[in-house]
Amino acid sequence: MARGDRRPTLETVAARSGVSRATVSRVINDQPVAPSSRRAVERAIAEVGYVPNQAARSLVTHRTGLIALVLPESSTRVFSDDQFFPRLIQGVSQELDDEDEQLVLMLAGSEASRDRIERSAVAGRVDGVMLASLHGTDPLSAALAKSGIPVVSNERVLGPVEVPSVGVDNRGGARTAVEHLISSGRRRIATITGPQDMIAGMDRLDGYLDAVGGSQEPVVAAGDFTRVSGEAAMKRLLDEDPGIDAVFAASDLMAEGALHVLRQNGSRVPDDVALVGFDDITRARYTEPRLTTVSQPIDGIGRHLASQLLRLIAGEPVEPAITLTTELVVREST
Amino acid sequence: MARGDRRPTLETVAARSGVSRATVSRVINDQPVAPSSRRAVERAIAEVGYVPNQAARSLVTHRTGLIALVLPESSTRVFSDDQFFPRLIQGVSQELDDEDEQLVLMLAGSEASRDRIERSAVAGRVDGVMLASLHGTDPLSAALAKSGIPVVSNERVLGPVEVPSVGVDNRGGARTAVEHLISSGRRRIATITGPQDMIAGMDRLDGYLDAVGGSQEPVVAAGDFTRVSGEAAMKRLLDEDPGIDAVFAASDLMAEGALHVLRQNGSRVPDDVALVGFDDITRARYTEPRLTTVSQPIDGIGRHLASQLLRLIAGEPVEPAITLTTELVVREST
DNA sequence: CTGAAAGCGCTTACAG
DNA sequence: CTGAAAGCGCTTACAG
Repeated sequence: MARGDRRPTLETVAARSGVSRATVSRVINDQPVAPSSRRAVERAIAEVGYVPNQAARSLVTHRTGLIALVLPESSTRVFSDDQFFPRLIQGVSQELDDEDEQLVLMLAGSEASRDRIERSAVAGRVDGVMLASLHGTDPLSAALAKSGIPVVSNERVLGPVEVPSVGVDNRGGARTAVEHLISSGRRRIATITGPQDMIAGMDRLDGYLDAVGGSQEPVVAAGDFTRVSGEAAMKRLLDEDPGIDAVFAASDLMAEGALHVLRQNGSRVPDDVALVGFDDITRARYTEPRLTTVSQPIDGIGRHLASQLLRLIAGEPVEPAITLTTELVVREST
Repeated sequence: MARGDRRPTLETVAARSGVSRATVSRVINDQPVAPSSRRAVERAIAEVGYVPNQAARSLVTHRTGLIALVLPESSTRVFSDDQFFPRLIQGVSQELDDEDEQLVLMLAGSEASRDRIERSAVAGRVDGVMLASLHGTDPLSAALAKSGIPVVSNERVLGPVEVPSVGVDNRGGARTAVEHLISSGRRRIATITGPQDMIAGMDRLDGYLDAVGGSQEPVVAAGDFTRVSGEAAMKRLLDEDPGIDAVFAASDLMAEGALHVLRQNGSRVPDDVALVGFDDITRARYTEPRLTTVSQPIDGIGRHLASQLLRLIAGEPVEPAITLTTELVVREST
């Protein structure tokens, strides 16, 4: 940077290269400019180390170059060793990498931070918002949608507002998993559910119910996707119904918790009890025995979320809902 | 929002409440205003749903209310199931929660994204930057420091620039871990190292070397903190030196990988080989056997990083380096 | 292709 | 306590 305290501005560059500020601006924004002017401006920019002031730019363009991924979760789950969020972010990043948009992650655990984020978005601090892992009829989606800022969500949004969404076939995946248990001869299949205020939790339970259908009474224990909830649920199942010969857990983490309890209980997996998870986190290949699970393309969700949002920001039409497919990965636990 | 397409501005509120824009501004910024004016303004704000335009604000205040946490990592590690980053973020969030600053996470995996982030920061898009998990003499720290934007880093920064840092006593923690192995009778102790271009990797190796000292020849296998590198390193150790009776892995993930290989090899832990990790990730309590490890206060690092940066932004003096202590947690693997 | 000028929506001395 | 006015640093019609 040249001497002096102040950062150089358009004015600095214009003076130094002998053109008007408008011409400098055109060079920066890749608009038609005479080659000689362009060269002079580019040299001046390099010499003084000019970087455009983003606030000034945003003020007139109404664009910030920032896209927010908002996770309305208490830190408990975002920061559990669930791999959902990291993989989602990875997918989003891939899609954004070629764009001129910078991904910005915002955590909305507390009420205060939710307010702050809502105001941030409405204040035009970001060009658009991706919502992930909504619970129930989260007011955030409605508030943002109403404000007119582009919003997309993973999983369909409960409530009155229309927000374009990207999800996976939770119900079909769960059904396939349980059908696999049935077809391998299991007759007393329990499920450990995810939270029933989330689409993923609700749909995976529905898939289980679809599959067991008339063949047996449903055996259901509630969980919340975390490992500890899986442990607690498995203990309850063992107490209440020792005849269980298979468990479908709605997340791999819960399956891992269940596995832990089964081992302590002296039950062999899969000999005594078969076990299927959902997610296919990395660690599913490292449990003993390795976990059969329903693989979902989390990075694909991220990519689609980002591309849908970019379209929305560009004013292009988007599909109201995209559903990606899941795949049963059979390993050793069934 | 009132009818019309445009979002309301200060002007809108001023007109509606019968005061000047300056007075509205003062109300918004909690400056002295006559109670009656304040009431009128607040009512008008509520009625029209006014939210200040952040870009306009930043342009004059030179503050954005955004603080960046920059992770100069390929997604490989940030998104491994290492728990370092999530816990760091958690700590940072705690500290920032009461401030009027919004945390924004930026991933600098690719060269392109590093450039974008550097320009973002310099363009004044954020008030300050926290750097985490630097490798080698990362040019990003120098570039940011030179630009004059407030920067802090976790672990001390290699290279010519002075960046205030917050780290843990990696060396002391590693030394304690290995001394624990020695004092429990182990005589042939190997280490699986972290990357040697990172402070944490280098210092933990030094701690190991401190402890084994003259009592035995060092037995060193290189890793990079990931589980797969731990597996590979353990295989090499087993091949080259079957007499090993203990391993200090510089991360829990590598310890987990090592454990996997030891089990496949038929080695009992801790009977045949004792194993210590570093980090104390949640999962260290779920391995079979549960893992003895060096616990480090990752959320504490996050909190201190944030508070140091806030001081820097406020123009207050900060300590050049803060070092937090670690603690050996003895479980079943030793 | 280029420049002068207006304007984006705020904050902040400066007077009063 | 309050208002008129300048200014933050850009972009963008509008003329030429």
